[in-house]
Amino acid sequence: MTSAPVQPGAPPVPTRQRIVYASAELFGRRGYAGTGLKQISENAQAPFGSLYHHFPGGKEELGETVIEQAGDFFGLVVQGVMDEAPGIVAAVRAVFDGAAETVRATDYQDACPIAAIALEVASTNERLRAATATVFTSWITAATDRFAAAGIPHARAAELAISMIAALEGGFVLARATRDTTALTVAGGLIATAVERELASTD
Amino acid sequence: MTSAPVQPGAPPVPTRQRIVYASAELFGRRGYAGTGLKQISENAQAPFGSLYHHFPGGKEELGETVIEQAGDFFGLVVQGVMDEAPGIVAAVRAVFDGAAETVRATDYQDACPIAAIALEVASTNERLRAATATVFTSWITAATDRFAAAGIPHARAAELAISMIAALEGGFVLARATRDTTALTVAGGLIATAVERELASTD
DNA sequence: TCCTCACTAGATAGATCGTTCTAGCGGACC
DNA sequence: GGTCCGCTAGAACGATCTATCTAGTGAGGA
Repeated sequence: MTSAPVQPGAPPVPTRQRIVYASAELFGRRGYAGTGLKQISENAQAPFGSLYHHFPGGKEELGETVIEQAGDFFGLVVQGVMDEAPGIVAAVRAVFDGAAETVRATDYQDACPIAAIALEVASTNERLRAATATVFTSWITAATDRFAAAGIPHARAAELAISMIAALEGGFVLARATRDTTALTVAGGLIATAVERELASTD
Repeated sequence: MTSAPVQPGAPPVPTRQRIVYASAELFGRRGYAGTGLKQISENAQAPFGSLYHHFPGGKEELGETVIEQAGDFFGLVVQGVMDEAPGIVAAVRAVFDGAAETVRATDYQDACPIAAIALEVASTNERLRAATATVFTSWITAATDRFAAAGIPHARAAELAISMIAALEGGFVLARATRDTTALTVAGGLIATAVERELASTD
């Protein structure tokens, strides 16, 4: 099955991709254990059998794929947002403000699927735990490089990058729980200020 | 059943409490949906029937109780840690260092059960979502009061408190995923520095 | 034309889920 | 001593879970 294109002339989204997209959304909203494969196949408008055709390793292989693809996707989104900002400090603010906007736009449903999976599988599934660790590490590395490129010493750049990802993920938790994006914007402001002060001190 | 006391002469832990403790631990490690009631009764060394005797509302009522009690418990633990520190800046550091120590001591299994539940139920269970929101709000209020008592203007104290809780929860996510407590100590250091600078500027 | 094979389609199995049910124990109170 | 009643104890139920299985479809190559 290759499903009708969303827009006339646009290429159809392959079944496998639809399964991954639907899984990422459901895992982020209901968690890994809280999402059934049947529900995934329904949301993806894919036959149940196709699920095990594309992912012979079952739910675990699907979960690993979701973590990897969502990790790459959100990493690129963040890079894009930062690229458009006029400077590194504004870029940090833009990431948190964009995250807040997304959370609000989806009625506090869609945040970071990686974190949702990570908390659940960290102690129960070594394969998936390692996949989430790889994603977080790659994000931190990318942010470190950006801060370093802006002139911050590498060791301090790494600390700021770690703090930024931690504040972002914690901000998602608070925002979804309280249905209020203040935590994201406030925490983002604090990280941005820290970066700003670091730049001022190394000038 | 009132089970033998852990230490001779010590009062036995009531069944209901054992159920709540076991649930908090399991929810924090495997998530809400990922934890079965049968497993809870086994870990609590309580008969299965007792579970529905003490919590007629089933898993949801149990979850709400766990959120409330764990919220109070960890709130008091943090207050105690901060009380023992020689100042507000050291207190912030002590909270993050203590969290890192706990996570490491439990082999990266026990972190914050509230966050684990919060991410899972935020979009699926309004009652439990509200319970997690109440806990986070009370933590933020308590931290705000402490910062304000140390001389920081209330509005800024609230921002620092929100950022601290966000960094703490995000630090838990990163620590458990990467099996490394660096994120907690680094993020804690950044928050402590922010508090320190705020105090210096308001002197 | 026929064969191949990637993929669709869904029934089915066995285990486990949350919940409900009845039965039994044992101390407190009349 | 007899009667409650809070609590223990676990069997049973229907639903749902992941995973496996067989059958069917349809485009592309020999």
